[in-house]
Amino acid sequence: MRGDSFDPDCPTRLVLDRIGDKWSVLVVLALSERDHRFTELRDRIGGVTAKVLTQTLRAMARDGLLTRQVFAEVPPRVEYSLTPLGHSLVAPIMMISDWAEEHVSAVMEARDRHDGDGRDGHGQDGRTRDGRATAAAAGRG
Amino acid sequence: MRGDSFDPDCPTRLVLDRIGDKWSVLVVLALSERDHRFTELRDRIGGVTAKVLTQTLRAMARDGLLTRQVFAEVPPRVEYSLTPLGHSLVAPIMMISDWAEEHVSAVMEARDRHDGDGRDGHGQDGRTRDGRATAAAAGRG
DNA sequence: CAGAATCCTTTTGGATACTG
DNA sequence: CAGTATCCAAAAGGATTCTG
Repeated sequence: MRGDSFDPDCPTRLVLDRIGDKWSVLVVLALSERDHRFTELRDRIGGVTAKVLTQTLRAMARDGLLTRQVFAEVPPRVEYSLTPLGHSLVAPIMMISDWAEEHVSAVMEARDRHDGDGRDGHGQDGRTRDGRATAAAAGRG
Repeated sequence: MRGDSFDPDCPTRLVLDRIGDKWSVLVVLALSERDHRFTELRDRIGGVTAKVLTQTLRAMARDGLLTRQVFAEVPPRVEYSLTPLGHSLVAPIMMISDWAEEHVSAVMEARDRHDGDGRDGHGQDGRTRDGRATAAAAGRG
C-alpha cells in the first residue's frame, strides 16, 4: 500500500500542499542548479512578487527544504540553497516539470478542442453525443 | 536545455498550475487504479467539497486528462477515467506522492525545530546565531 | 446520484511605499 | 539589496439549498 495521501488528517497532505505550490516548484528548480540570492530568484522566476517569493521561501525554510544564509554586508546579501532534503525533491519535481514541458502542446490542444466543442453540441462532454452511452437505464432502486 | 517553466508567458506555467493543484494530484492518484464515479471520488479523497471537486474534474477534462462519461440512468451515474494523457501523468505524480509520504516526518521535524527555535533567539533563521556568517562586512558600494 | 446555484468567509496575491 | 508593512482586489473554498 502506497499510503494515505487521501486522508485529510495525514500530514502528507501538508507536504503535498507545499509541493503543490507552483512557486515552490520553480524555486526548487532554480536552486537545483546553483544557489541564488533573493533578487536572482525573483528575476529568474519571473512573475513572482517579492512578497509572495518571501512567503514561499520562508515556508520552504520552515519545512527544511532550503537554508537562508544572511551575510551582514553592505549592500545586504542573502543566499538561498537547498538542503539535502530539498535536493531529494529535485528529481520528482523535475519529472513533473518534464511532463509539463513535454505534454504542454497536447494539453493546449485538448483545451482548444474542448473550448470549440460547445458550438455544435451543448458543450457536454462527448461520449453521450451519439446516445450510445445510455446503458440499461434501469437502476435497481 | 530543459526549458522555460520559468517564463511566465510559457504555457508550461498553465500546466504546472493544473498539476500544482493538490486536488488534481489526488484525483489522478485515485483514478490511476480504477475509474470512479463522482461520489466515490469525493468519498475517497475526503476533505473535498462537491463544488471544488466538480471544478477540478471539469478543468482536468478540459485539459484532456480525464473523460467524463454520463450514463442516462436513474439514479444518474457519471464515470470518470483517465485518458492516455492522464495516465502519462501517473508516474510523475506518484513520485511526488511517494516523496511526500517518505519525507513527511523529516518535514514535520524541521517544522517543529523551526517553530521552537524562536524561543532563545528572536526567530530569525539560524546561521547568523553565532555571528560567524558575517563575512567581510565590506561591500564595495 | 451528481451536480448547479447561491451566499459568504477565508486566503491569496498584486501594487505601493517604506526601512535597515 | 532584501526585504517589511499596509491596503486592497480577486479568487479560492466551504456550507447550504435546490434540481433533474
